Amino acid sequence: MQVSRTLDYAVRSLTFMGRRPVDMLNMKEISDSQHIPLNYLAKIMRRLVERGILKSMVGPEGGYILRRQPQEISLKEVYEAIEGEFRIIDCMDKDKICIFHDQCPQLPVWDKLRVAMLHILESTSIYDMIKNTEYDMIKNTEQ
Amino acid sequence: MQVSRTLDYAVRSLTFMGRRPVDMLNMKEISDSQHIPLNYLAKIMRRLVERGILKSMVGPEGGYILRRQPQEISLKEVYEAIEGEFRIIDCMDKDKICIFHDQCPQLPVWDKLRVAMLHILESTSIYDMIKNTEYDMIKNTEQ
DNA sequence: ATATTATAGATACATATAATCCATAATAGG
DNA sequence: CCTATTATGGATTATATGTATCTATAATAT
Repeated sequence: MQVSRTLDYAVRSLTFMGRRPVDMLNMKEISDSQHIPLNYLAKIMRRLVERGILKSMVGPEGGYILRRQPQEISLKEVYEAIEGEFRIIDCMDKDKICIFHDQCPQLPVWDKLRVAMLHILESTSIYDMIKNTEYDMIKNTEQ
Repeated sequence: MQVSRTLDYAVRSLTFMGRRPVDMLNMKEISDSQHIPLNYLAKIMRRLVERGILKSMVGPEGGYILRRQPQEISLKEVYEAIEGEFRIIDCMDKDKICIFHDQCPQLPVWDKLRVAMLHILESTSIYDMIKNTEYDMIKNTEQ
């Protein structure tokens, strides 16, 4: 029931990029400023590109840029790009026939929780995360 | 962001017990009927006893019984008995000083999510899970 | 006294997550 | 056309976490 480090990396990268929405930023810049292992970031970026959240350019002067405005990128999309479909429980007996059949006492509760969470993820954008926090560019790119 | 199998086991056990709130049930019965490995269940039960959710009796005719009515046991308590304090994100740089200081763009969002989830977990009881589902005792104990 | 039950902690195993590494493809600039 | 730079793709390794098992001990009803 925890946000994975990978998702945190993805969100870090996107909020960073969302503050400079017109610049093409390369992996090294993102990796250094956001403290994300370069090679690992590479895998994360690929998924964000595949999902249409980022556009990439190969070669010198290449890098990544947001495909859409920060307001138009929801946290749900980012979650799904990284983790796949948003679920909070897999039926434990998925291979066999579940002992609870269609009378599982838990599922309605977990589903209610899932829907509430989904609602928040859908209604939160990258912009919502950056609008209230400043960012000292120097501090995070120097070292 | 998933419900663990261990939490599922705990909830299974408690809903099972909540349907027979006056009977002392031993681990074997719970393990068999709910399809939970016996030795693993033992560890789960201990945590529920420590947290005051269950009462235990050692010896022949011993077993476990709910300490409180199913209405009085919230899902939040069960969660915390199994997983510890309810959090959805640990600051990734917990040992070092986080690069985001007190200007983390993510935390307010994750906290909003946490609070919404907590509200549901607190307001859902074991009784809420059993009240709408029947249970065919035969089907689940014969196997 | 004995059989039955929970308790306790150690250990092992499995799976998922995170990180690394290397080879390849694309492209801007000289 | 050549070279340096950048992303892509996949394989591999490492680490952490979650799940399960095992063995010994303590309590207690009969």
